[in-house]
Amino acid sequence: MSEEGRTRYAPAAVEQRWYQYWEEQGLFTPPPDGGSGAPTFAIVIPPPNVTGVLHLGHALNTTWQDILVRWHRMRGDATLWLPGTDHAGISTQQRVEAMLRARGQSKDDLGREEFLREAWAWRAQYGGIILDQLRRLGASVDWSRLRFTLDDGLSLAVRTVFVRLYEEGLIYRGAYMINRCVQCGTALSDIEVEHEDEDGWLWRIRYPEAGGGGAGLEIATTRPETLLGDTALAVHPDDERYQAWIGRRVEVPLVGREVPVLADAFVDPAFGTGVVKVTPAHDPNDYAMGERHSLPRIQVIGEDGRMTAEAGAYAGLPREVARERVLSDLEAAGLLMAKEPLRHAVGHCERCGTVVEPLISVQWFVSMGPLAKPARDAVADGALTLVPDRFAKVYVNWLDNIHDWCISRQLWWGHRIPAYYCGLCGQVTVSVDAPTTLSCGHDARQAHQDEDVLDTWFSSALWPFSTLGWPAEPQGDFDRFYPTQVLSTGYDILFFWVVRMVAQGLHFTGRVPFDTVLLHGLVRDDQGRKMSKSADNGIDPLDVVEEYGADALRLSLVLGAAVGADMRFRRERVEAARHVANKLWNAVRFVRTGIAAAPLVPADPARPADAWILWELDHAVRDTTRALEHFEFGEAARIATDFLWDKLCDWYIEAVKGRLAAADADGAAARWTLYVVMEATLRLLHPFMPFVTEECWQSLPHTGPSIMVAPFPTAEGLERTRAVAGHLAAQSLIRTVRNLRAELGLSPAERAQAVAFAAEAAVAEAWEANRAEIVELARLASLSTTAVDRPHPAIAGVAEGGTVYLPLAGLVDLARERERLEKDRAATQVDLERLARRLNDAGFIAKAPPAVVDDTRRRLGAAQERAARLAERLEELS
RNA sequence: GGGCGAAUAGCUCAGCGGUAGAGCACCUGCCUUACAAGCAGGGGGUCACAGGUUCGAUCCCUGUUUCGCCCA
Repeated sequence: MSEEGRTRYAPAAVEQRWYQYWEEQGLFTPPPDGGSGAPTFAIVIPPPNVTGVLHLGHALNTTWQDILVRWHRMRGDATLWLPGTDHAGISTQQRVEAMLRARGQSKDDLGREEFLREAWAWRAQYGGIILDQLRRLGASVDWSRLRFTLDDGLSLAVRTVFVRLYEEGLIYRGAYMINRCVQCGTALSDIEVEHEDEDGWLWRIRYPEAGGGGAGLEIATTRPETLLGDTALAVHPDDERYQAWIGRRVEVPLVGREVPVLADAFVDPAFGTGVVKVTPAHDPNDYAMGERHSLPRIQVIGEDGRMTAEAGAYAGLPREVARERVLSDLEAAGLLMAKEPLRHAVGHCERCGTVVEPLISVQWFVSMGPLAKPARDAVADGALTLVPDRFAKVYVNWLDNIHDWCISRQLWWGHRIPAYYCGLCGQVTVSVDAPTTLSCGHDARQAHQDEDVLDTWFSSALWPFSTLGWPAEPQGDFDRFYPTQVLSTGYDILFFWVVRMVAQGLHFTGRVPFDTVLLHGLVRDDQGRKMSKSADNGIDPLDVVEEYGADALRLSLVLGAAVGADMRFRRERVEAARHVANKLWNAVRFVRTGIAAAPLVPADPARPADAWILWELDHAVRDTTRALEHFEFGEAARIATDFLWDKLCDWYIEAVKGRLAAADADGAAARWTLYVVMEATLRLLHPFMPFVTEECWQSLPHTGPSIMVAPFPTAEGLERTRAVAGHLAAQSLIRTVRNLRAELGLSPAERAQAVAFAAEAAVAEAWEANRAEIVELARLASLSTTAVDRPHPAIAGVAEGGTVYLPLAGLVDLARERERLEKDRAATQVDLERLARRLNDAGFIAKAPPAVVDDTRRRLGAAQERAARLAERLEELS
């Protein structure tokens, strides 16, 4: 079968072809700034990890952005959607290390320089996979502006920001409590630690009183191995049980060190025994307590997760083994008093899942307080809008409780920290480029650069302006497109990314980097579970694209996702969305042949049906646009696709069929109206379903290179004219007849002779004006609107504005009809009573808006009219 | 412990002051030549529970229950 004649839309055959065409035509690139005054619309893509592969979350987010971008482009805005990838420090480095391991090498064998060469080679080979996947979704990003966080320009931005923050005193280096992943071998920031409730144990351990007196104190802990580093015990100052102990000293078991018993309000008297051990070097809370009481810090666990020399006999043991050893030694010493199961939160490395080790380490930090304040206020003052707005509270609350940000990572892949240490005196010099002079005055050739790199999020935070040329080229894209309009991302990286972008954007450019942040939820599997490698329930979007087409995937995601809420992915939804593409394709197929019957020339609407479909289209355009303006993508898509299916296909195409071939003015009007509406519908749907709409649009008469740059339809605010109302009345009559036909079991071939009685002249006129459509769509042999006598025997139905009779001797089942009418009457009665009750309520008349009162009156009138005619017909039947 | 969200048809979900909706599933009849990935018709819901505000509540407020998420 030829492609033209196929009844099924085959996406695979068209998608890649059109994407290539769009790209070749340069349609993704905004026109050069010719001073046209066109507003700009810019979005920077949340850069996926170079190590990443596309998942459904990306697909959803990409679809949202593409809808916005295509919509704005069609509206004539100078539209830029800037793509790129993130170097993803830890995960890329691990990928490269794994590759080396497979070759029997390690990164230390290679050395830093050689390792980085390997990493760049890896990136060149695999780092573009996810970008190609974006193409498959139809993402209309400007590939000519593709960025990577390690590009020269972006790296310059990173160094510039680092140096300036350092000079402003907002970046500092020092030894503080940080989270260390012993598996990844690097420090992590607080938010890279995921706390999960786990089943563990609470051990009770006795600390003998120093000097051998009394029984000592019993403490409760979940981490017995850290007792080797204990430098105090603590109780709540008001805890009566332990008043006598405050200020006395106890002996740390196994190590024999004497430590004080402190009073500190942080201690929860209800937890365990009410006595806690204090290990300032290995617990954030204990660290804080140590600060308050000037306790020494003894590091017993090293950066590799093994016990240090300070751990004495346990030195060198992995921390897990040390725990077991400590417990058995305590047991042997008779100091392990009890153990009870306890569910408690344990911090894990977000990247690899290993239990993180809090320890004290010399790292670089960003002092967040001064940066956080403006970012917080931007949302509080409304300069930045979060959608949905409930996230504003989460955002503000997080910034109100901000902690300093540990930004150094013990990795090689990333932006190396632009800090240089003097080989002679150790003093640090921070500099954008390798320093020629050192702050200490020693010879610059003596300097060596800090070995660490920056947290990947440090560079991501600059993304909206570093990608646009800041700081080297302030006059180009940066000047034209910054600040951007929208940022769309998942709520799961609100803190990691969005907050930091706002803070850095405000600090370095003085403006919020985007006006609106759209936050989408997680795409879960069909049972509501998170998709993950371990559960093996991940769905590859590309598999879905292959099977159903990119448009179907996009539409299903858009229809299924409310802003900020998680959604479940279900294949049936994709299938339903594919049906929409197919419906569209077939409708266009029909239009194409229909308008080919005679020359296509502009013509005014001739029949009520023409006026009606133009009116419906106008509404659909208005409502779709309004929904898009409010970022209600699902609602927008629903309105547009419902128009296509329920109005254009189910009614208008059916109504217009008989007129298309005619050579007269009516035929011309039919062809023109059908074409105009179909073509506008394609443009209306294009942001949602770019491929099928392009394929269809190109097959119809059109001007311009692509639907991508054809104007988005605009609503004209058409009036509900008499012709429109008349066609709606005709539709009601058609539905009523169809009802009767279904009840009688008439086949489409069996045409009935209908006799309709209008309640008023206007309705009869409307029916007459729509006679041809009524006869065809209700499959009648004839229609009389002027009869005086009611036919008998006949079956009757009540439509809006009148009653219709089908005189079908032999088929009429009076009992059944009576039953139906009685049911209808009962329902109408309920309606009627409710409306009457409302109108009899003085409060309603006085307080409800007049339009609502009027509408209620109108509905009551209609219900009364209907009830009267039902009664009339029931009377006839009795 | 603090905060947030969800609860609507058999299933998955929209709607969110003024006539309860969709898709899928189900029932009936149709290959009516754009589309059977379709057409026409139909059944199915005390909108979690209890109060309150309002002329009017699925929608707003309060509380309860269940489920989920974030933070500590």
